[in-house]
Amino acid sequence: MTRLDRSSHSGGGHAKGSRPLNSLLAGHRLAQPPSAPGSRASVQDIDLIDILWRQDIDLGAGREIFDYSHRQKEQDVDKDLRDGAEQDDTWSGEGAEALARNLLVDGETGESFPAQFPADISSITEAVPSESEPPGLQNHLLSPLLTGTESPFDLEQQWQDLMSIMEMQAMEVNTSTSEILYSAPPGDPLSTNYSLAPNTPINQNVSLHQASLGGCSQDFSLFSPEVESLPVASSSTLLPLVPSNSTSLNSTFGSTNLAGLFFPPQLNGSANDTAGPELPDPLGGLLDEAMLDEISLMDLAIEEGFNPMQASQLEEEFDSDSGLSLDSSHSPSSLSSSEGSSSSSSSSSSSSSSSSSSSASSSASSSFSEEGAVGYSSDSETLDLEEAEGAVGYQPEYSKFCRMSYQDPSQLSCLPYLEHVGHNHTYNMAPSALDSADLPPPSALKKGSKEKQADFLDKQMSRDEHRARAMKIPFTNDKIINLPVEEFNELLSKYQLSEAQLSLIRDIRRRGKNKMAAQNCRKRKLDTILNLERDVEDLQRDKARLLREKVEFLRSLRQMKQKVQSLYQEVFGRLRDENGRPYSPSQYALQYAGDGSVLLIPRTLADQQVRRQERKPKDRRK
DNA sequence: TATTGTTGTCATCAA
DNA sequence: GTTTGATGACAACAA
Repeated sequence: MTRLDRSSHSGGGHAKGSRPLNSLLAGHRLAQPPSAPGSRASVQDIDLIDILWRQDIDLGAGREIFDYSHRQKEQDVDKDLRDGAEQDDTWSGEGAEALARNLLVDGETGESFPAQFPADISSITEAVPSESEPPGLQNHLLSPLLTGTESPFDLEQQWQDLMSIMEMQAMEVNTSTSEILYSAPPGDPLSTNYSLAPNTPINQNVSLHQASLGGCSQDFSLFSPEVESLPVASSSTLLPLVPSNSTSLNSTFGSTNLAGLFFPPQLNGSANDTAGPELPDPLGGLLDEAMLDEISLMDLAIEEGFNPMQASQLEEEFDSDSGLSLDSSHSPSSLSSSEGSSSSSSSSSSSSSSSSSSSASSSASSSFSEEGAVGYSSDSETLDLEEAEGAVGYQPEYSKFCRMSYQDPSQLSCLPYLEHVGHNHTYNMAPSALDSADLPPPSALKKGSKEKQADFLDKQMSRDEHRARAMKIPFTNDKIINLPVEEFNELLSKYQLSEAQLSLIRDIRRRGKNKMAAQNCRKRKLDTILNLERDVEDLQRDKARLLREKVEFLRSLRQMKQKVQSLYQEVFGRLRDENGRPYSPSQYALQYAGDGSVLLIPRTLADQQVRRQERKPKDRRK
């Protein structure tokens, strides 16, 4: 008995209406543009969407409707509908903006690896030409070695990046110790990738004196100014890979001059000139670790739900998924925007309502209160008309008239309390619910039975309406609830009301306001949830983008390492000892010095250094 | 019939 | 002290 009006009013109508609302919002299907009001016979999604649109749109007019001083300024329903269309445009604009933002992200990942490293390719290129060579000639070294596979720009870029990496490593070695070289945080993609350097022997204190370059290689100054300051291990047999004073890189690496580039090494080890054609690959470890990194990345991606094989498609997936995500992401924004617009628009005109309600509440709450005020329109079907008719008893015909005409602006204009009803600012009443609830079935209309209408409207009344009717409250619940305090008290003073009536009126007012507050609270909570969902989607999108960038980084690094390997083999294969014989890959290895130079050192020494470098990260890990 | 979503209501707190 | 808004909790109802 506690819920007399459940089935007729709140339970039926609202429940039907609110379900689509939540399902639409939660299901991210709010992309439907507003359309004409749907059929009242069945609850179609399109109709619900339409009404939902209108509900959000209509937030612009709300509580101020109850302000008598501002009623003349009220906009008609058509204006609201136009605003609705504008709201739709706003929504679309936001969606387009989000799309553009996503697309921009896509564009960013096209070439994302750090291409702006200092374009210093002094490591090897300085080792080959004389220091007087103009920098532009450095490219000549690359061109014969790295042709065909990629565009010159990419190759040069990768070379620059690679050399920058090496130089960074060398700088770290020079400045502190080699331990610092691997001290980068593991999370850093660059440092993670570049920390593969342990396999790259960096020999800053090993001189190269067992190999020589023809003509000019004795002079370290030709190699690099820093080389002169390098501490030279007296016992080591090192051969500086000093560039000749040739005037071009092509001549430096040319087949004719290459034999004369190096002095014959005074190798104390047993050179195995009969070594296989395959050159030692000090960079093989780099490649392997790059592969491992990529594999680990893939593992990570798989663990985290991102398929690295599809990493490049993640953004597109997100964008394509934006069909849903955009909806969802825009739902809150649209709500917010509508609220913001409504609050802003109402804040200027809603002073009527009451100083307490309009001034004390924040913009958000004011918007909600407006909506809530309208949302309470379920109780507002009985209006001043009723009071004009004597107001003691409910007049079903008038109520019916009000219900039927709530969307007719012309009729609303003469019914101040109907205006907001006509605006249909209901928070949770679906169109079909409104239609079916507020409009008697056609059959009932045809029958024209006042009893049936009375029964129908009686079912539509809320519990408090029934109570008020039973207690013969001389004014509408809508007034009781929505009048400002002063006007409310003034209204009470006009009538001789019993204590029970006054108590009921206060309860009706309290419950009505609380009902609106609850609706606003729930809507706000829903908005908050949707905003959080949008934030999560944004973060997931960023994560996918970063993952894709990481994959791109690794791919570029792998390519660069492959280039370096080929270049290494190319350079090493062209080295000749004093007798014009090639160096044995099993006995010698090229090593990048800290200053960017390249040294030819015995492989045993190189292996020792490699092992030493490998031990240090492990020790650090311990 | 159980579950889930919606709505109204109450109690409470804060401004 | 009163009014009002916000919110958690609960119950009723509908799908």
